[in-house]
Amino acid sequence: MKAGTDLAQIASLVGDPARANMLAALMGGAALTASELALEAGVTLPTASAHLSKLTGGGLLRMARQGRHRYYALADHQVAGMLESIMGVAATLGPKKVLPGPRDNAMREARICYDHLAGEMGVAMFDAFAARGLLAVNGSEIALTESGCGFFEDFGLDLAAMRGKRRPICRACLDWSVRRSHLAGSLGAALLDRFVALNWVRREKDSRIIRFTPPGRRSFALMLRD
Amino acid sequence: MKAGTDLAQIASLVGDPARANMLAALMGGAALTASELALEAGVTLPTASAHLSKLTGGGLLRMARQGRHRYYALADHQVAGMLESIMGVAATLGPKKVLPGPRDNAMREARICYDHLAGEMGVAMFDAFAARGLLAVNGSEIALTESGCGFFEDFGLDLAAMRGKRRPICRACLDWSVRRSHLAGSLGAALLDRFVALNWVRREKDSRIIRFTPPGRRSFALMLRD
DNA sequence: TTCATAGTTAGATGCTAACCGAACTATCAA
DNA sequence: TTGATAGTTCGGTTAGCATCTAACTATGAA
Repeated sequence: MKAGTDLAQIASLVGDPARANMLAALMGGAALTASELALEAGVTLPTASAHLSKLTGGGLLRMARQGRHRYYALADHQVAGMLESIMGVAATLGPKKVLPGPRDNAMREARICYDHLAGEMGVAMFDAFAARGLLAVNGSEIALTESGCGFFEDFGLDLAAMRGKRRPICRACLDWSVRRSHLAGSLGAALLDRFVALNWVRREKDSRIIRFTPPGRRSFALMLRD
Repeated sequence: MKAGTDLAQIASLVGDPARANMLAALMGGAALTASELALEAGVTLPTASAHLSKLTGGGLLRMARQGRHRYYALADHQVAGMLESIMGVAATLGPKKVLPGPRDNAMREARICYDHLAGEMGVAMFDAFAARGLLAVNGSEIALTESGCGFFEDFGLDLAAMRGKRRPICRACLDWSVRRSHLAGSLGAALLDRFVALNWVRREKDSRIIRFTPPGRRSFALMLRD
């Protein structure tokens, strides 16, 4: 009985269409202002404000003031993971897909999950790193190996900076489309940043879709191979 | 905007206290009748009936008639996993725990997750199997190794029967208390059945808690070791 | 058949919560 | 100061939904 109460409390926060739209928008990883989220949810500012205070009060969001703006973001990875898992259920259950549609396919191939790469490309990357011994995978405990350290530093990542943070460097995140793990944690986030900086990928405006540029796709494949 | 709608639809199903209690009860793995679930949720039969038709209609539950009873169960593992992940968020967010409490600790040590063993003991078992090469773990893709086949058959499991079914033999399931993977799939379910048959463990009445008998605990530790 | 139990359907009720407009506060920019 | 933008708070309205009782259907047992 107690377990059900906790469950309902969190789920009902997500269960309102306006709030769900806000959360879905925040799955893009960027922090958004109250006004932007109001727009996203299709409600007026006062309504959005009420929703946002519920979400922050419930611990799903965190807020940072900046001047006269208030930026909202998902509280942590656990919340992002929960949302992904709900979306996963929704995706398999909603058999309303007459045909998948090109946007759907793009989402399956590569998308942003909070702040790291997910979808088939994300899973492929994770598998390749594991196979090459750059990551030591044991259950869902993942660690950087020595050769992994060298590889990622060569690739231009600042591992020292990551170690300073409280956030774990490596984490596994379960993919709703592929149902396999991909790489999250600060390493996952840094890799995606780097891909963007190298112009390998481009984020589609106002969506979670990530598109590989043609040269980016080649370089990415090369990186996984050798 | 579309993603949010799907999200809200599923989450709102879980977001009602009565329904959440039913789902929590079904996390125990057993199929329950409408009356039992009504009792569990603390509502009258008609109310429960309405909830149950929503849950089945929404794809979270499946129902089987049996004489004049109707047995309800979670639709699949994905739904169970989603519920676990919501519970995980609830557990870390709800800092209302003044002190953990003995029942809480028992849940953390060993509990049933749909139909297999979860909690610290579940994670320990998974790790031990992986370390001994009985399971080949690659990301969240898990396979039985040759030595694993021998081991589990010696332990009294009927692997041939499992292969016949559509359900995957091995699957990883993320643990909300320990945040590590443990073994799900038909192998995970069969192991738990076997533990019960061997009297190593006993399910606590009306809860998800699994208690190891003293000899069971010894035998279990031995099994992990050699 | 007749009775009992399991469950659904229908109808009525009442509460909660989402929503908006209007007024208020806070920050920035002249 | 004055004006503009960002956001919150307040009050009132509305709609949806969970809930119950009562009546109905279906299955099994005597």
